[in-house]
Amino acid sequence: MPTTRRPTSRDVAQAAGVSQSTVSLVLGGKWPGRVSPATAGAVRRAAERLGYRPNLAARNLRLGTTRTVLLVVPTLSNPFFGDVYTGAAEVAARHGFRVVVYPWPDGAWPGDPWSPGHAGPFASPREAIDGVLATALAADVLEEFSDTPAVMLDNDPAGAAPTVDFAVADGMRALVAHLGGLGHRRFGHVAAAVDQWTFRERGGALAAAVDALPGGALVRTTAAIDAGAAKEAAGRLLDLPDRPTVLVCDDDLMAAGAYKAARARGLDIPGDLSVTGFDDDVLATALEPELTTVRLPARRLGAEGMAALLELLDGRRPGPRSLPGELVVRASTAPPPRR
Amino acid sequence: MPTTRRPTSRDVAQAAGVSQSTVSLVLGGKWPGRVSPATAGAVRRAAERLGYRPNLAARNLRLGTTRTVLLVVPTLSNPFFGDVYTGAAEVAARHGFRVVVYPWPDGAWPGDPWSPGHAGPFASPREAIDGVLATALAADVLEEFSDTPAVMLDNDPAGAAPTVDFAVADGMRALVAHLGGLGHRRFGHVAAAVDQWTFRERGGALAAAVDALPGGALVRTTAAIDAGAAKEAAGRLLDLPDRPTVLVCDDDLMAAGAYKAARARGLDIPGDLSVTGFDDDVLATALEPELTTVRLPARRLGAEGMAALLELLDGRRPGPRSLPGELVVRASTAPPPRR
DNA sequence: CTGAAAGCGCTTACAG
DNA sequence: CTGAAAGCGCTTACAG
Repeated sequence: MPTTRRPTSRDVAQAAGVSQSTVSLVLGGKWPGRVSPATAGAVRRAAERLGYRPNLAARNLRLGTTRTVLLVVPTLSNPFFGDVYTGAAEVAARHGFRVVVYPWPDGAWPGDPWSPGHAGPFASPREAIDGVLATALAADVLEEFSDTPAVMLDNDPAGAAPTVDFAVADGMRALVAHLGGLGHRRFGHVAAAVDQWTFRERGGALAAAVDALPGGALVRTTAAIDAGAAKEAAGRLLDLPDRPTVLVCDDDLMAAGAYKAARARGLDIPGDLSVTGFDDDVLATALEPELTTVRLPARRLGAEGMAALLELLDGRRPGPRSLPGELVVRASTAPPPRR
Repeated sequence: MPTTRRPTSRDVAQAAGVSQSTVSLVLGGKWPGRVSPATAGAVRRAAERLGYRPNLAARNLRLGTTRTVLLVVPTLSNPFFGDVYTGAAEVAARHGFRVVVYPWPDGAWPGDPWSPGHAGPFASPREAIDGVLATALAADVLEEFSDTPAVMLDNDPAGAAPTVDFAVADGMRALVAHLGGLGHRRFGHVAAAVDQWTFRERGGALAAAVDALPGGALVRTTAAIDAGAAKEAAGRLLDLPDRPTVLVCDDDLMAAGAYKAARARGLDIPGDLSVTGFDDDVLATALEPELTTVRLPARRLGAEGMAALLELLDGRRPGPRSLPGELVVRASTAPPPRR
């Protein structure tokens, strides 16, 4: 009477008075037409009674698949990537896959696992995996996984791997249209000092859209994705002789920094200065005034990315997908001050 | 010539001109004294050349362990739990374990995977696992995993399972000492409407510490862990005839709500009202003024929790551990206004 | 409709 | 020092 051992399909078979292969057929859902309903029922009851859970290692070994996908993110300290994970893991779970997170350090994000004060780097993922889902990476990183089917998230669609992207350029254009409509002409860009497609794309779209605005002018500064660094960078723009009437920030957290720079100079938001973010994370509604931003559906990015990867693993070739970002107008934008 | 197949230890053996068991010995690090250094070197070179990665499924099947641990969290949209994961996964990786996240919905956190608008719940973790690391749970949830070794994180140390906790009561006492030293006597508690040990503990410690303060008085209100709900709840306290001079909030995000309630009433922080949080997440320094709070080392919680679970799986019985929270004094607290 | 058997890729006694 | 062999728990032809 095995009390300590985890029950196997063999135990279930014995309890149900059938063969192990019958158990496998029934629990695998392949029994109709091959096993009598009565037997199937008995098997299921026995499995339930014993609290049987299939050993995935055995299943995967037999099937020759690991059913494991690696999700490469810069950090999980940012809720954006937590949401990406959640979306990916949901879709994966429905297909019997699991998602292992590999925090790839790129130094650009707060909470980076290789940052100082950190206990030590993750071990490199030396296990065999079926595929890779990689977010927001420098291009060279992908080489590390070059022998594996991969889908890039929020990365250059011109690359070799299939991509699922946000339409960040559209989002930026919608933002400029909103701001232009309010009367803004002098734009400041508080850009993320991160060499990634998504940020290059935002910068390019912003520049083009402001250019297309009659009388539009743009000044630009860069900072790490961090409130303190963004505050300092935004301050440089605000100290300009002909300072911008709106600060467009590459990230909600950077917008929080811009708020602080404005307050330090006695500028009211949005009366004296409009500020916008990007992402729409919890921060956006935690700030005062609430932040006008572009919502990037992070969870959907993870979900669609996993769906694309599953297609790829299935031998199909997923086309590039683009997820719309939604302009969310809140209280941090208003017409520029009269002068 | 297998080009598409993943190389196995058998392929490495063939390439190195040795047997498969020798490869296993060498790559498993058990060769010294059993395999000649020259052979070991040849094996390693062959493995490297072929890009060999061990099949974990086969290894785990053979070893009779899944080397998988389930981390149960309410959400990953909160960076706190992202950090817990990171800490747990680091320690796990060093011991050849992997961590599968199971977002257990309890409805108390923003971004809850079962909240409306969500695509659907995760599949129940039906796979066999070695152990469970469970954070911030209602006690009844643990039953779901009752047949599995488990460590509770930030949960009641009086329970049956080993625990790793924050010394939240100490943290709260340090906070009250700081505030009492500034001269505060009328305290408002913006409490999380969540029935969990950690919040009961905070509430109890706050009440006791204020009680011990000569002339100390405490009013209390509850809200969901959400800026909007906290704003409303804080507002109720601020509209009291004899309103508190400080709002002690159970979470940084709730403190952001308190900021908004104060601003809506024209109250300056910290001139007219002091506000404190709990956690010290990114939000704390993104707010203006920066938030006085109690830092809870989330990553360490995950790391120590995993270490305890590993001990448990090793047959030892880990004692309860408690991680100190650190009072971080920033700009949101000051002496109460003179009246 | 049901069962006996092979085999996925490892680790580890065991034999030489 | 090295190799042949057993067996972990599954899935799936294959035979009855």
